[in-house]
Amino acid sequence: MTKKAATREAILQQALALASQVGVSGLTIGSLAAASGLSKSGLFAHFGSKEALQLAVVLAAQQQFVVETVQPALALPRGMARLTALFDGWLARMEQGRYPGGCPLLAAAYEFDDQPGAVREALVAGQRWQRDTLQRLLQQACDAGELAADCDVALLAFMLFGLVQSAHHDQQLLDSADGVALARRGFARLMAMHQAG
Amino acid sequence: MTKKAATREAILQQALALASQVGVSGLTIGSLAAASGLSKSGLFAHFGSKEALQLAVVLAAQQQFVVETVQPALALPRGMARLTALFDGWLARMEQGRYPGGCPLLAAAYEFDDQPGAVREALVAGQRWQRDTLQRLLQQACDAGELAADCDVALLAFMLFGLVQSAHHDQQLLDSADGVALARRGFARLMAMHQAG
DNA sequence: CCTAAAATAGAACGATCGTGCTATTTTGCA
DNA sequence: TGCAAAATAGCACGATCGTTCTATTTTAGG
Repeated sequence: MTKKAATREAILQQALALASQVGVSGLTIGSLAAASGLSKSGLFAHFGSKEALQLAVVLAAQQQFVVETVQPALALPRGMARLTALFDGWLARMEQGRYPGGCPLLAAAYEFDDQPGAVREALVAGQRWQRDTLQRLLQQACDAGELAADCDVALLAFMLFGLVQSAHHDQQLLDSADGVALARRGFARLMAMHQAG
Repeated sequence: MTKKAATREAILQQALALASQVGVSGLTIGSLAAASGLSKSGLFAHFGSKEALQLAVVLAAQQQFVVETVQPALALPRGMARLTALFDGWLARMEQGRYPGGCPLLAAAYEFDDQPGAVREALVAGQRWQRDTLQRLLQQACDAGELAADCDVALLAFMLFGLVQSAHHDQQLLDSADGVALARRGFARLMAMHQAG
């Protein structure tokens, strides 16, 4: 009973590494089986269909992001401390190459934006939650008096997400480590621009 | 002699529409042949290999972007007029759904960032050129006295590209037309923030 | 330790992939 | 208008895709 869950977990870790390089839709039962040391059918039995595997991979990536980046930030007090921790953690995760081929979720957003189904729905739900979280943390910083009370938290969340995407793009495609540094400067500038008082 | 070029062009148009939905690496000789009304081998003969086809698709997308968006902006005088035209045209192109499934080049950047080869190199070159162009237009606005002389044009170009990516993400994955509007507000705010004087 | 059940392997399926090869059609020029 | 040349179709190939089936191994509980 516990064996199945352990194997499944090991498969998903391999799948995340693989998907970060070839994409979630580029995942193949055969290649994933080889990477996991299982037979095709042995691996397949764990998921039942390719779509179920893709969904499991997406959910695993989302959970990892929440556990490794969001939850540590939530441990800090509300306001700029928490917001900064989330944004810095996000960039740090990218900077240290958490996945060999870039964020599987950002890539999957491009792969599945035109493919209706459970995978797309999971990505949409995850993105909405992520954006809402970002916006909520910004609002808390406003409420704490650390950001201007009238600042546009929806726009700021939108722009911060843009900084992350731009950093990811620079790092993965242009092989430029400057992307993360630019994102940090952008964050600092946006925050300074909306400082309270 | 002219037939070959015409057919090739028609194929590439079909390929761009298809690639915007399934990605450049999701393109298939068979499906593209069916969409173009050609046989597999008939289509194949135009390119010689799948990689050559992918490369041709990327180059065609880049050329379209330059012709349809960059060149019209370059027709305007240097400074904010030209910069605004470029950014607005970029967003307008996205808003009106220039490609049915989103920008093939943004998607391709995620697909090929870990796949060495000619396609990736073309994408890198195109992105560098695009970023340099954006930065040059920003610098011209500074030189014209319309933006602060000391403003960080590299950071601004980085952030503007982030706005575009965020808008694309919101529109394609979240089906939210607000993304483009947010990007416009972000642009206005960034420009106001760096106004000269 | 033995055994029922769970987990995995092996083989095979139809389909589709990219890519050659050879025919057949279509084109543009004498 | 006829003919070489160009463009396209048809077919076949090995490989790999997702998936199903049955056999074999491994596990956990009595």
